[in-house]
This record gives sequence, C-alpha cells and structure tokens, in this order.
Amino acid sequence: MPLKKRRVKLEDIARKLNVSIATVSRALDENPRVKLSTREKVLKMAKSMGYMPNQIAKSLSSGKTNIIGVIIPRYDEPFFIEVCRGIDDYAREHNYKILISSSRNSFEFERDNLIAFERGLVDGIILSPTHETEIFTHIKNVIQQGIPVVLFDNIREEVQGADHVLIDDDKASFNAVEFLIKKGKKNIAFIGGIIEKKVFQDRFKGYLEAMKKYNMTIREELILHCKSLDREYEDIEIQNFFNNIPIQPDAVFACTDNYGLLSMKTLLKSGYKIPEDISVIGFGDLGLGEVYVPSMTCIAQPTYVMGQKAAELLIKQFNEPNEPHLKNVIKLKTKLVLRDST
Amino acid sequence: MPLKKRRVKLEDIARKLNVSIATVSRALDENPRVKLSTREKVLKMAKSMGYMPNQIAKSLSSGKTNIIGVIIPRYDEPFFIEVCRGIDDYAREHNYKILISSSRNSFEFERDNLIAFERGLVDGIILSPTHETEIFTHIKNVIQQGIPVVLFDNIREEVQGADHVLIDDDKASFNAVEFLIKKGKKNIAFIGGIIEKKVFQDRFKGYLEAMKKYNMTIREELILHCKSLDREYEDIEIQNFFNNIPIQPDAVFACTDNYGLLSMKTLLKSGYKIPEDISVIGFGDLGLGEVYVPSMTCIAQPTYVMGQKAAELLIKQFNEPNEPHLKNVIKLKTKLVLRDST
DNA sequence: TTTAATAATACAAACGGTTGTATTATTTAA
DNA sequence: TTAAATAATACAACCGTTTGTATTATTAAA
Repeated sequence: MPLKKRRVKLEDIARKLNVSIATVSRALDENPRVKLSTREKVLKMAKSMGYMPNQIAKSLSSGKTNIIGVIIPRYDEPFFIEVCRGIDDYAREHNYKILISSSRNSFEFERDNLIAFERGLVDGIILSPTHETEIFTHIKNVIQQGIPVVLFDNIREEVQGADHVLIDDDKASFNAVEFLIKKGKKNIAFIGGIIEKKVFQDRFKGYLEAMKKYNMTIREELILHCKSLDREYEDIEIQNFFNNIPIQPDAVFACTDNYGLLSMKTLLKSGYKIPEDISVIGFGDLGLGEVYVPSMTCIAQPTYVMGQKAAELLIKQFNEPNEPHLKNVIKLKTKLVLRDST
Repeated sequence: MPLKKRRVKLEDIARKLNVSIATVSRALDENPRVKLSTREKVLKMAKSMGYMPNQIAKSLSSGKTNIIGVIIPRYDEPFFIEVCRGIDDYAREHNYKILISSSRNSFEFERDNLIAFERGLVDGIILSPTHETEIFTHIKNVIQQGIPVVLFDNIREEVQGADHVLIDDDKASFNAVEFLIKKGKKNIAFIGGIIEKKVFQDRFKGYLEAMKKYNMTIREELILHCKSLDREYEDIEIQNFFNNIPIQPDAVFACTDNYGLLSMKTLLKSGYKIPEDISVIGFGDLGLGEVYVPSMTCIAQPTYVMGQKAAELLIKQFNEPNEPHLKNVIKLKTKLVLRDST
C-alpha cells in the first residue's frame, strides 16, 4: 500500500507549468480567456498529475454546493423511497446530488435535520413533514434564510414561501368509493387511521362525500379509525374490527396499502371469498398489493412523479433568486388500479 | 416576505463586540483560552444575531466534511434500504451524515458516483458494487487517494485496503437445504439466478454441499438458474420451469425472496398445497414473505446490522489515519425464519 | 515598584478554489 | 515604426472558518 499522497491542487499544476493559479483555474473551466495552447498544456498536466477538484473549496467560493437536502419521515416505506428516486433522477439530470435524511417520524429529528442543512450544506430542501409536525416555525426560519424549500405529501398547513406537492386525497377516496358503489356494493366498510391527521381526515371526507352523493346509509359499525402507529397493533385492531362486525360488509375501502392487506388477510381467514363475497381497495400502490393473492385493487399515487415535480420546483427556485418567492401548489392526480380484489 | 438577509458570520459578531474573529471562533468552541465572561458575551450575541456556522467553510478549514458517501445499486430494494438505515443510525450517533447515491445497477454510474465523492465531498465511502462491476480499479483509485472505503454485500473480489462486510451465502444455503432434508424432503428444487454471479454461485454451492452430505440425488431437472434481470421475465421463467417439470418436487429452495414468492404463486395456481404438498424457502427476509398467504419461510439476513458494521468499520478507519490500512473482513450469520410455507 | 510568569486576546496564514482588475505580450492600424 | 487595440496572463481579494504565533493585559513573585 503506497503512502497516501497529498492531493494535487491548482497551485501544483500552476507551478509545474510556470503559470498563475488563475490561468489554471480558467483553463480547466475552458474559459476563452486562456490561449488554446495553454489550455491544452494545463489539461494534459492536470490529467497526468491526477488532479481532482476540491468540491468543498469550490462550494465555499461559489456559494453553491449543488446538493439538495431531502428529509423523509422514514426509509422503510416504499412511498418515500419512490419519491426519492424521482427526486434523484431529476436532480442528477440537472447536476445536483441529494442528501437524504430520515426524521424517524419525530419532530425533533426533523428540526435537527433542518438545522443541519441550514448550515450551508445544501442549496435547498425537499421535506415531507412528520405526522407529529404541527408547528412550522423551523421551516419558516429556513425560508427566511433564503434557502428554497419544497414540501410534499403530508402537509397540514401551507407555508408561505415554500412550494407544495400534494395528491388529492379527498378526490382519490371519493373516486374509489364511487367505484364500489357503482359496482352495486351496499355495505362499504371504511378503514382509516388516526383521525387527527389531515391525510386520514381527507380520505374519510372522500368516503363520506361519495356515500352521501349516492344516498348510501353511513353506518358507524362499518367505520374503523385505527389508533395505532405500530404495525403489529394495527393488525390486531383490524382483526378485532372484522371479527366483531355486526353487519356483513360487501366492500372495504382501506386508507393505506397495509390496512387493505391486513383486511384481506383477516377476511380470508374468516372464510370470506375475495372478490366474490367482498371487494377490497387499498390506498397506495407500492409493496405487496400486486403480488398478494388475490392481488389488491389500489389507488395508485404518482409517487415517482411527485419526486420529480418537487425537484423541478426546487431547481426552479434556484434559478430565480430574486425574491420574494411566494408559493406554487401542485396537486397530483391518482388513479385506480384494478386488480383481483374487486 | 422579508428580504433575504445576508448570513451572519463570525466577523459580524466580532465587530459588534469589538473582539477578534479568532476569539469569537474559540468562544463558540468553548475553548478555555477565552475568558468565561467573553465567552458568554459571544454566545449571547451569536444567539441574538441568529448565527449559523457555515459548514462548508468549516469543512474546508478542517479537511473533514463529516459526511459518509453511500453507493447502493438501487433504491427500490428493501435490502439496501435496511442497510442504509443501519449505516445512518450508526453514523448519526457518531456525528456523521450520509449521502446516498444509487448506481442504478450500472457500472458507469457506480464509477461516476465514486468520482463525485472523490472530489472531497465525503470523508469515506460505503459501497455495494453492482453485479456489472468486474474490475475494481475505480475503487482502488479511491483508496489510493487515502479515502477510507468499506464494501458490502456483492463482493466478487477482495480489495486491498478496503474493509468488507458480507454474509455467508454458502453456509446459509447449506443450512436451509439441510433443514429441508431433515424434514424428509426428497426432491428439493433449486431456483437460482444468473450463475455467473458470485452470490448465486455460493448459494448453489451450499445447495449442492447439503445434498451431497446427505447423499441426495441431484437432479438437473429440479434446478433452475434464472437468466433474466427483469422482474417480469423472472416470473415467466419460473412458471415455465414448474409447468414443465418432469418430477414432482416436494420442496423448493429459492435464492431470493422474489424467486420464492413467484414459485409459491405458480405452485398455488397449479394446485399445489403449501406446505402440505411442498415446502418453500426464500432467501432474504424483507418485503412480502411475511404477509403472503401462506407466509414464507426465509433465510433472514442481518441487513440492518450489516449497515451498522459497515459504518463502524469506516469510522474506525477515520480514527486511525496512519496507514497502511490493510483490510477487515466481517462475515455475518444468517438465520432461518420458520413460517407457514414449511 | 519592577520583573517574570501567565492569562487573554489579536494577528495572520492557511484550507483550495473563483473572479474582478491590473499588467504584460501581441496584434492591428495609422 | 509607433500608438492604440486587444489578447493573454498575473495579481490579489474573497468565500468563512481554524489555529499557530505574536502581542498585550493581568497577576504573581521578588
């Protein structure tokens, strides 16, 4: 193992060629201010000496890091990973890298991550707030520093100066439930999550709206708002719900993919035939819905596109540094992916 | 929206308090060289002015970015995401951030990412080589620059100077197949992947070893080496295999989670009862195996721990900058998670 | 007191680039 | 040939920190 060699820098090249650092810098930039023959000499020498520009020095000097900071609530959810893919692809095409941080579903972590990014590490931030996040001063602070911010997914409150990328939860649910109704379903169960959360409120709202529009009876006994955050306990809640249900539902609209799958699991165990006896629709089209037997009909979110859009909005902000930037709000459409469970 | 304000820097604080920049810097560092009363003044002023240190300047000056670069072949594989979680948790505890890059399963991208990291953005690199990666000069270059490197998962060849974190594929397969044999299975099918790849070679090796040890007849007709890289085509290959199989297998050992699930899907469709007629074991414990009906017995890899170990080794390298660093190789144990499919 | 020792602070170089301006070399026009 | 115009390059400040050394203020010892 050879000794670690000191990095080659502009100065080293300059000295060897007996030119100034400035000339070397410009030559490497293909700046027309340096003579062609000089440029070639410099490029050749740089190559032969194994020159690697120092990104940190560049950033300090230019005030740009070409890094986008991304904060997601968790890594182990395909939804966020897909969004990150979208961000990454778009970013890479525009010469940006992404620095992903997980807030571990904790407000504290979210704030800490934001503060870390605020230290000049990133040119802008794409953030999906945790469900815990109720105040937004930490985000507003960042914006006030002049750092561009784009929010996506779980947005409880619009933030002045930040762009927003959302899906239309309300409408998506409405469409799914409408679809069930039009198929002639009478007793459509609703499986939602903690009702304090905006997502679940909106999805519930869509359910109610569709039911009302078609004059369906809304039965409390067919509605479950899961309270648990823990996967394991969700399972139990859903089992209890279906095992003690006083009316036989003929359809289930579940507010997450997992709720849908857990429902199917329980229903199959109880002897229901899917889709003969009962139809099931889940929300979100990632993970297991497709390979499960039977495969599950889902509301597909344009996850990847969401990431792309977020990156696009952010980079747009980079390129118009003349404030004040107000906000763009993009609402993306979902679509119903029909499978065996309906 | 107020105007973007210029960032507060040490100089601003220094000027206000009529002290030198050095003193301010040291005061914020709690350096005992500054008087307590001065330090307090500085801290107070820094806070009231909303001072945020500039990470880039710090990095340039200190030569440390406190960022770990991570390169994985793809985002949309739970395996890598879990490893990243492990890396991130360990890194965060030791005051490092991670910058994740995907090589999109392409050697070119892998090399490009590596070069980007080489520009001084990261203090060290954790890399899982793509299946395409056959030469390692790009990695050796990085190591020669004195940048610590840890490799994990798909390592075809040990690289001098880099640490390695692996699982014992051979033994894991051996154990799984041995388990099936001990359950009295006679016709154990093997579903592997492209046999040129080291992983699949090792897993096949484990299968053969177990079969030989227990004097089982090895039948070519029960062995499939999938050729496809494409999920969709995998499905077809596996369907064809089982639909045309001349002998009824009573067990399947599949080299990936997905192969296992696809096998189950096909077998169920063909009327097999699992586990009554046939047992199935998959490799990898992430994703669907658990929720599938029936749930699938799997070889669980210590994915999260793998990430932690990788981060640990890397940070260890940071702390012993006296070369030459040779290499550490860590082989992690798997375990068989029993479920309904066996 | 006056000096020596030490505490507190200031100065300035360094990290490795970028970029505006000054300077020198070369070409063009008179 | 020489002045003016322009091309090529050099100089030096700057980005915001850290840190070794020099300087000044304070305290302790003689």
